[in-house]
Amino acid sequence: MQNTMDRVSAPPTATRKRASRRSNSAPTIADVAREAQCSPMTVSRVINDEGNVRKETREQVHTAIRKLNYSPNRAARSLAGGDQLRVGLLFDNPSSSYLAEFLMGALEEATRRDIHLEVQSCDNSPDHAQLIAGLIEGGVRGFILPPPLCDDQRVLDMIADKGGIAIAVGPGKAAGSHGCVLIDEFQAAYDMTSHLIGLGHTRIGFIIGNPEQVASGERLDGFRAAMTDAGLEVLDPLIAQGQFTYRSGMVAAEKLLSVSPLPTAIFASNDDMAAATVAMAHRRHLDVPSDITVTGFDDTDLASSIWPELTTIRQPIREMTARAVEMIAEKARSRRPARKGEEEHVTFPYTLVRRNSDAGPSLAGDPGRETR
Amino acid sequence: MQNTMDRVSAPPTATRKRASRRSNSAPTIADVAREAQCSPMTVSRVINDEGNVRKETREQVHTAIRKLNYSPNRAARSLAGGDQLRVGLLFDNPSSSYLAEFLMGALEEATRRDIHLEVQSCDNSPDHAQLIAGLIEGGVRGFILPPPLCDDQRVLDMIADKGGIAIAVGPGKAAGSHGCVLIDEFQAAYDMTSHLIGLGHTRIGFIIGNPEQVASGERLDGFRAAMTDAGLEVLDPLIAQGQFTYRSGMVAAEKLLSVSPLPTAIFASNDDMAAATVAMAHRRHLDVPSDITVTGFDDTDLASSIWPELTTIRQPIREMTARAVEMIAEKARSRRPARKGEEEHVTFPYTLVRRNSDAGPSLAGDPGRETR
DNA sequence: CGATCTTATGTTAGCGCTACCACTAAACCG
DNA sequence: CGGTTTAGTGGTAGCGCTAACATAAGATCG
Repeated sequence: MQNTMDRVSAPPTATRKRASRRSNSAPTIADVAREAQCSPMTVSRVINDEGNVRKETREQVHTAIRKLNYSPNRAARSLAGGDQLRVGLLFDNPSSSYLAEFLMGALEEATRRDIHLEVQSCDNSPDHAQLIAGLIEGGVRGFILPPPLCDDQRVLDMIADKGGIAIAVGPGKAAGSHGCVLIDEFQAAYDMTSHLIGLGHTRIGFIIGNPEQVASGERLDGFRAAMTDAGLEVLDPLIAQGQFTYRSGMVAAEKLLSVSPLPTAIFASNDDMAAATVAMAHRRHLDVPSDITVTGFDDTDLASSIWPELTTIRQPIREMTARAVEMIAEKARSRRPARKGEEEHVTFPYTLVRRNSDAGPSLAGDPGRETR
Repeated sequence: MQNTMDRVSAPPTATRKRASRRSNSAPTIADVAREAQCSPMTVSRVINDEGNVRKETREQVHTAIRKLNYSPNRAARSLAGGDQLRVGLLFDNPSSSYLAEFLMGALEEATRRDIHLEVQSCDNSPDHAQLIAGLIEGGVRGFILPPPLCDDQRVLDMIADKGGIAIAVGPGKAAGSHGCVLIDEFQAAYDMTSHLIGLGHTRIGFIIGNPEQVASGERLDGFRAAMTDAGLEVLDPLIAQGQFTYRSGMVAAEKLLSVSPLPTAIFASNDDMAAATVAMAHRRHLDVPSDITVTGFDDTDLASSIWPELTTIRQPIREMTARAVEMIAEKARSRRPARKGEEEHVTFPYTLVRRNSDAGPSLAGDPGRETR
């Protein structure tokens, strides 16, 4: 590189103040510092919730932040903060509407925190080990696992072994060895069953979900417990095995609707199967809910796009996923390798969403209900 | 471990070279510059496809980039590049599964380009003008509008007036005054109708979508044109008005299934109404597709979660939205205010997805079909 | 009560990139 | 042929933030 220019001859340039490159001048950390009468560094510490800042100082800074309506510039943050955190989102069975919610939560939070999200399907690669190893090798530090992967202890262990951070979202039950975000599946099923019993039903059918997912068992147990606690008998012919798919729901519903006397209510372990049950009931000229009550689980799109709209259990999927991203971010930040057995388990609240597919076992419809 | 070492004995601090803050040293623009024997600035120019770089230089740089497997650091880019582009995503009627796809496309592309996406519902604020004005005031430069907002000429004009960039995604028809990304709704409906005619149907029912959306009219026209071109008569009683909702589909289907003789096929303007039609047919003990063919439009989740899965038209929603973001990014970069009448219109290809809800009018099912 | 440790804060030097100019050499112009 | 334009290229100074160190004041201690 030839440098013909004489360096010595060009002093004036150095002094000339350049026009700021920033047109819309959003407040910066320096503005906040000036306002709070401290150094930018202290502001940074407050923002990142580091220790060693006096309470008063901290409050001054917070006041200044609010006053200026300051929000930190993500680009600058991740540039200065060194490497960008990369998180893998592995999924196995793209049950699309669940996945969509799931992705939205993850993407939202990832965007907010400037985390790079790597979405990966492992549908057709049976060798999960290799895929995960490759990703970790390539710099991915954390993994978010939706069902059914979240129930796969092997996958979870493998990630931990290789030094990655795994968070299971929506597993049936919290396992001790890793972080997870879930709802109380058992209790939710218990509540739904109690709701049906409260409406006056006693002959209640149940459609089990895919037996490979832990949640299926939890939901079944919740159903059983509620029935037993109410002094009702759980009749074997009123329990049918499904697979969480619409089609399996039709088969299961067909079975339940052939029992005599008919159940007055059917609680399907997810919305797809509940929708199938509604369709099957209609085919048999049974009105829902006046002839038979049908309820679902998950509150996917489907639940509110069919008629009657399904009474179901809603999980705050988006919030749960966002939380999972947050957990990974926190763990990755504090590099400590997380002592065994103290992994965080976050339980989110679910909601029983009452729509139009349930009623008492009498033939009279129940008018005053929420249509959402 | 207490530090008994005398501080004074340390060498002059200023000279001590600090350890690099970067642990994993991905190649930077400087590395490329060294490799290509030019200045970082020139590399930057090549990356950003600016003019004024000799062909040979450009190629050297490209070679170096490939050799080092360099990819620019987005954070640094947007930090140095001044203001971050902000794009608003306005929606009015959150038909969730469409919206989910839509968001994924937008978020993906926005993440890639480090654009800040502001998602806003205008459901309950009838005063769009004020909302938009506020956003533009607040620094939002571009807007992406899904249906049905994309058909609202007032909204589009308003954005343009205030100096914003509006891109309509999926409007019924391209309007001259603004950029848009769409499919050929007319042709898609024409193709689907031709497909049905090709199967041997002649008495084909049609369910119109929400009359406020331009796409509804286009789809109807496509249907009509295909029928006419095939020498078939479009019978008034075989056309029913719907609203794009499941419930409206049931009403419309009920009407069409009361006509005698029955239509042998029903083409609903979207999947929700098609699903409702299937349900209604089942209720009347008509099998789909052996007794009656039903097809939809949009290929939402619903289409493949019910049974039989719907034959329908798929729009590449995600790609379309991503493209919209891209268009805004390009327009915002080249600050020229876009001469009237030369706005870009991008037409994406659609696909007729054949599943299990269609067959010939004969009673025999058609075996060899894609199940996806 | 000087030596050390702790706590609260400030200073400095970048992170990787691009805007803005400076500069050279060649082309162009009247 | 001096002056002006026009590629093509390089240097410099940040963008807004934080890691790493430096420093000042108290707390602790033998």
